[in-house]
Amino acid sequence: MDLQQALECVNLVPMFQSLPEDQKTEVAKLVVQHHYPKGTIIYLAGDKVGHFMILEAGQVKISQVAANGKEQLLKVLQPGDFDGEAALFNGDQRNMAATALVDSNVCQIEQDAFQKLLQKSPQLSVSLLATMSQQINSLQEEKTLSSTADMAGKLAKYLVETGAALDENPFKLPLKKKDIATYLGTTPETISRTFKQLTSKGLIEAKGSQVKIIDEDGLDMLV
Amino acid sequence: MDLQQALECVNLVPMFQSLPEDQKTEVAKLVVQHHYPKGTIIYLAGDKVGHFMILEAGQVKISQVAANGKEQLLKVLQPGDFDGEAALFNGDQRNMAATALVDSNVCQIEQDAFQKLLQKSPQLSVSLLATMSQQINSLQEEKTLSSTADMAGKLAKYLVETGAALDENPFKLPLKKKDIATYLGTTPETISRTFKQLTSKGLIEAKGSQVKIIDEDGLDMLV
DNA sequence: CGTATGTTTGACACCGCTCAAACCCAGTGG
DNA sequence: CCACTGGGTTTGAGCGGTGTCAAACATACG
Repeated sequence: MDLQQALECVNLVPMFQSLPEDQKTEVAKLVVQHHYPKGTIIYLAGDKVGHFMILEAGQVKISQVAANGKEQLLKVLQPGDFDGEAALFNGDQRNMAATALVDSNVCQIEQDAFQKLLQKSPQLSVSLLATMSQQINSLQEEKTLSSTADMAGKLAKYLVETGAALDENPFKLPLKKKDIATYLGTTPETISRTFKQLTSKGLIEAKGSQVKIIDEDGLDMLV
Repeated sequence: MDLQQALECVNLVPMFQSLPEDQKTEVAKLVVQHHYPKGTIIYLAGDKVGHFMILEAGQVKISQVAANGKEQLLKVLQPGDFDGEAALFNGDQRNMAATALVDSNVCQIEQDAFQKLLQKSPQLSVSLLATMSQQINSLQEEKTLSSTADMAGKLAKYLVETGAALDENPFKLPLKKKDIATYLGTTPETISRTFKQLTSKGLIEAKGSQVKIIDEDGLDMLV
């Protein structure tokens, strides 16, 4: 295993960046790299929890299937994003599934090793706590939003956030509309209609997967 | 400050229970007790984050107001529940509000002191990580549920969970139906109708705030 | 170039929200 | 102890948003 390459992976994650050099190296030593071709299922709900996972390159979809069989897209990892921190302490069964959307490289750290590391490094623990507390807050916000806003509001928020994340305008949607639908908990038809609605209000311009935000304040008003 | 009493408060929290005696005492030394009469606002969104809070006795409502002005009830703390762990690492502004529903005793720990404690005790950090990861998982599940299940499903889940938490059957609803409504992101009218619907299906018996679960499996089927 | 997948459009039904009014219940003050 | 009052709950009518089903259309990939 190439330690240099592992270090690069570790350095992608803000949580690790604040660690002193020697501790980063400690982490890097635990890293195992994997490649997953497009479409590969990385893990399924019910699998034994095994790894903390950093996405080095590619795109990975994290989703959950509800009791009624519907798939709920939780997030799409971009390079530098990570996953599995919540599962690490939580029983030994995964409750989500991960799929590689395109060819992807991931760096994995064994669960046990990672836990030992946390025991030894309070600094790392506190970093991880900070990260997780942010996640809790944003999840709570999303939950509130998803039960108060209508579809136009949710799509508006999604577009503004996506545009901001890509730091471009116009920008290309990173997801198929079908996937945006499952992400926002709705159907492709409704997404299609909502796009039309936002366009006719002059808030955005959309053509295919190209979207241009015209009136960001107007979009924010809908949330 | 009565250290003995503070220790009792600390012992209410599972996360602290696993700590060795001497560390528990450390924690207890940081505790300040407060009493809030019914109706008191403990803190508001926008307030500076200051404390980690353990509810010793009473009931405290944690809520968030969405952009459109609607209130979303996030949870109701029962004795032994705690709050503020997510806010501790997250900017310095609270994004939720807490209100005492009945006369309540809370134990508070200063944010700074708590953070220093975490730096010193990896064991405590890891306990807190485990707690937070569970929260993340259940929030994700709730989010999935709230966008896939219909009202009957959500109410069914709420009733089953509440019954299990109280460990009684029949049991008395701990919340007014009006509050159950804002908790589930709907209106009192819909709650009322949904109760009727569950009753007519023979899944529950309800009279006033007394609820008896007749067919738990049937309720689970709705989710 | 053809097939599969994604997207759009339309028709329609239904769930849940809103508004309005009646009812029930608990707490208060006489 | 009882009437009054205010909040909570229930019921009804009406409506809008969103899911479903179906079909036409666009796009991507082999």
